[in-house]
Amino acid sequence: MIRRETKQRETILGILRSTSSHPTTDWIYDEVRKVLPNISKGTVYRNLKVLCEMGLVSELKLNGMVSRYEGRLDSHYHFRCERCGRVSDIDEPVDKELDRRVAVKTGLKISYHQLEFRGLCHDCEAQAKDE
Amino acid sequence: MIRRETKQRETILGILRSTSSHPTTDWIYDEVRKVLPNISKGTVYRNLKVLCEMGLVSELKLNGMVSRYEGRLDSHYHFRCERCGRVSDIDEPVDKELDRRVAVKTGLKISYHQLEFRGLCHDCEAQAKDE
DNA sequence: TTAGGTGCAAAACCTTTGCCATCCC
DNA sequence: GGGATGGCAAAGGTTTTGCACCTAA
Repeated sequence: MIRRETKQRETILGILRSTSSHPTTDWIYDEVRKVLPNISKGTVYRNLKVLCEMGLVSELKLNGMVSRYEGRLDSHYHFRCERCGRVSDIDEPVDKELDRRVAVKTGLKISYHQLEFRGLCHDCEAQAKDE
Repeated sequence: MIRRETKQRETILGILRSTSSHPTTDWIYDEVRKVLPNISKGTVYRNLKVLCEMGLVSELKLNGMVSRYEGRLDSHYHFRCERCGRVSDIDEPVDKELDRRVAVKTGLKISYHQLEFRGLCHDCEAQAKDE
């Protein structure tokens, strides 16, 4: 299937590339509407799916509530605040050797691993102290 | 709030402790009904939530779609087949040192990390070859 | 006795889909 | 022109919730 360039798709991609947050579909929808007020939610969902297939954005699938997306493509780890749910990138080298080791040990075909740290972000920790 | 012991809650906990699979709510519901045919799905959801709060079971969330639960409580890694969605435990020591290192580097309060390997399970790999 | 728990059904949520008009190549 | 895409709304699937009735402690 040949993919077309539409302003809806371009806008969504642009938004994802311009933020380092890891937005939910809802947040993306609100942002796109500032530029294209008539866009529908279905279109946002469809395009996020397509952009994932095209390998232009990635979806965070580890243990969250709703899906979150990001424009960054290289493999890296995340941190999720258990209180506010915010997600941020962690600058720590990805241990590819771990995949190989576990693949050998288990005989499973492992293509990658996803890792998420859990705890309290700076804001929430400060807030927790006040209570 | 004082938690009571009800046969519904006991049964659900028993089922989770007796399996090493990582069942979905639906599967659990089907199993409980073999013992308590009149149990409702709402009760299963409510009790899984309560058991999580009590720290007796833990929840593995898949992408906002279906939750999976397990009775095992010690920290460990998982493998998820990208084709059939099955989840299994991985017998590899959890790197607690990683949490400390990243906490120091980032200043974040990290309590633990979750790690999931992705790839193809034995069955699905065999099937993939046939196609 | 009484606060917590259950069943039932409706509501709430997130996501997908069918249909037809529209737009890109 | 013709297939890909968009907008709209309805449907789908999972989870939560309100309410009246139970039941463990």
